[in-house]
Amino acid sequence: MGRRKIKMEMVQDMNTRQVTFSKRRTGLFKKASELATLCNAEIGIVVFSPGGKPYSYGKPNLDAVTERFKKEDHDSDSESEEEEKEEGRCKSRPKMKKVNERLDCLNREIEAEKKRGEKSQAKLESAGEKRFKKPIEKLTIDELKEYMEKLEGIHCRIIGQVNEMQASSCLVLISENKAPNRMKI
Amino acid sequence: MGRRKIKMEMVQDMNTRQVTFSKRRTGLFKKASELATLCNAEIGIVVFSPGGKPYSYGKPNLDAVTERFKKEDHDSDSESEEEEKEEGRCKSRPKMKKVNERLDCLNREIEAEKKRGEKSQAKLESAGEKRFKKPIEKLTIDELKEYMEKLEGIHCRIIGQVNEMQASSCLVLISENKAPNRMKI
DNA sequence: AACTATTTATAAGA
DNA sequence: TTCTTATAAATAGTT
Repeated sequence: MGRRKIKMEMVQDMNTRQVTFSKRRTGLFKKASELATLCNAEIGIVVFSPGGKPYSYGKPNLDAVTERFKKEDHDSDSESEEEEKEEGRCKSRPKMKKVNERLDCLNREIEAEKKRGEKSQAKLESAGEKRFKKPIEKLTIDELKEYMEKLEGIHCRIIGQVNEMQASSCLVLISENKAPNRMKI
Repeated sequence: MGRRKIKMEMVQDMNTRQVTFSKRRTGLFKKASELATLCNAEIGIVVFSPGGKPYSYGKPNLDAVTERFKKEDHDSDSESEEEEKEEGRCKSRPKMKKVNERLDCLNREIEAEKKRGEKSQAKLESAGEKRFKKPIEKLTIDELKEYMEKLEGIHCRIIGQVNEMQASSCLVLISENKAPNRMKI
């Protein structure tokens, strides 16, 4: 998958191994994310780097998935067993601890922001559509006004968003140097 | 990665969704296997199909990985005085392990938002430049000023929005001893 | 299940 | 570490 094909064995050079781990862990988590999104599936991953550092990915969150797995999997290796050529046997019964509420809160918040951001982007593109189809000098005053109205709408909505975030999130308070109202065009 | 690019949203057709799940789960587990082999890493995955069936992968096995993860995570909620020695990772503080758990998931969301935000910014800046370089005969000075103000306003708000979102993730980023990357204005 | 046209991931290199 | 880029690998739509 790169400049050359590599042998499927432990990378010898420590540095290269670390780089490979980093890149591939990112790729793996992305794949997991896509699987979860495309198929509306729940998924949890735990992985230890060669240096022993723990990383994890979970959707909707690690605890929810592992708890569900623990509950449903009253033993048996139904078909949760994926035979791997080189390693990995799959037993079950992961027992994870309770949910960290603060982080779940953060997670929900990010999710919400993501959705709002998508909306915002869609609206922006919609508003800009007409604007960018014509050279600026060809825009009539009416068209310009219409465009401005759209901008205004987004403008208000964004202000509402910011206020909402400031009011709702204790996390925002933690970050002291927040977005100043700088502007530049 | 196929004949066509697909939108990253839940596949609507149930049949197709199941097929996609099957193909991608296989791919995911293969990636996990390669990561484990190449980097001598331990890894565990649990996933539920859209139909609710559990699948798992683990190296050396799920229990070993989850137990290790659980163990290292054991004192995250207590007031243990043990200091973490992991370099480059967060120091011992209550719930920090949990913070680490969500790092990658959250960072992915933030990164996505950041990119969207940059796109918006680029568009707006582009609009602003064009606006300045080309005369608009049909507009009065007052209308021009108003237009500019709207443009500047939304530009500023959007940048602010992105920074707010990043601010929300500040706690998480800090836990990794990283400074949050704020959008350049 | 297989088959490919394409899209993605990523090994090296910068 | 972050970004390119040439190439290997995964996979969406088909058969």
